[in-house]
Amino acid sequence: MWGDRQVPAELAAFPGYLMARLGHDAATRFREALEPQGFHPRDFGVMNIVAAAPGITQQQLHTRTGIDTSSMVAVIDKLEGLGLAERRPHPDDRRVRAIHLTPAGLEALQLARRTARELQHVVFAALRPDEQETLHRLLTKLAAANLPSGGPASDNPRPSSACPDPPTV
Amino acid sequence: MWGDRQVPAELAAFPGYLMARLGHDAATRFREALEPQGFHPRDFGVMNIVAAAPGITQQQLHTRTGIDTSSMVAVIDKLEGLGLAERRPHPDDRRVRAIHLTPAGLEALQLARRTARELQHVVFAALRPDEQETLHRLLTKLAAANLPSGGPASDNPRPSSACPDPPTV
DNA sequence: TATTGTTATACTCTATAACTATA
DNA sequence: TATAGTTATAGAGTATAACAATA
Repeated sequence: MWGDRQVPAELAAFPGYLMARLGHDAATRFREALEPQGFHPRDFGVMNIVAAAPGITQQQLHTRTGIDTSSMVAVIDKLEGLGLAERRPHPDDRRVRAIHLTPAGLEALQLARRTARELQHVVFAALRPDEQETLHRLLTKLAAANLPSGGPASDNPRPSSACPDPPTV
Repeated sequence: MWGDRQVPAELAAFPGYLMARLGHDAATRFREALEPQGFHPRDFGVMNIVAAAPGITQQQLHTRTGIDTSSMVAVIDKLEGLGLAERRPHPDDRRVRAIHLTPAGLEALQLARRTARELQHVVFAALRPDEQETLHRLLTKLAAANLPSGGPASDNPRPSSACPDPPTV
């Protein structure tokens, strides 16, 4: 929406505008940083969730991510085509595919997470460490109040712990 | 991109993700708040800039906003159709149209600004006043470092001051 | 020959609807 | 009859390319 255009001084006075601009900028840079690895941010989000809940179904992924079921097909197709994820038959319901990450998928996920951490290091470099902490705290507070914050388990297939590399930054 | 879905706990640890989500949320709510007045956020941005620089050309608006010239035609068409803006012949170059807000346009802009201020009151309500101030300061600092911050006059046709209602929040 | 504004077209992204196979 | 996954189609939004008038 905004290209890499100037911030009109008339609008910079609106913190909501600044947040939208900065958020869009962060998302764009993340998308570009992930591109060499062949990933879309959407793939990254899905892989994170699958890693935390192996065997999750596409329907549940749809619920968790908001990605349309028809689009989810394409995401899983892509990951499966790259050998990073696989559809396994569901033991109880032959309509359902249980999604799992392959070892290669976990490895790719860890690499992508490192990319994400490194990018954030750059994006927030202008702030001192204590300022970064403050910002994160305020954003978390805002998210808790404004966004439907779901823990990782609202309709979790199993309370797994197969996430070997929790994002720490 | 994100609908009004839950924030996956695995991603909430990334401040960049939080910022993108919150920014998108703020932009969506602003778009919805502006809808009853018949405006798109794009219209709001253009009107703000025109108010600050009456007589600006569509090319310059394109440079300032990043909105494609072909899309800009539609924006000005719409504002002109609503009687909020007008294309005036440029004194020096007959190819150029000088864009101005009509009195009705200024009035509509002030109403939209009030809507923006009221929305921000809601969006940031979870933060104490001092926290809001801190957040704005940090966002401003980030914007200065990460975004090509342009004052209102980079290729300004005239250093006007026809902005009767500077956004103070 | 280059530029402003305009129009028409193409492209990208996503949602909608329809289909199958199961339940 | 309802649901999981898939496929095909349509829609919104935006950029691209061609055009006319003017410089």
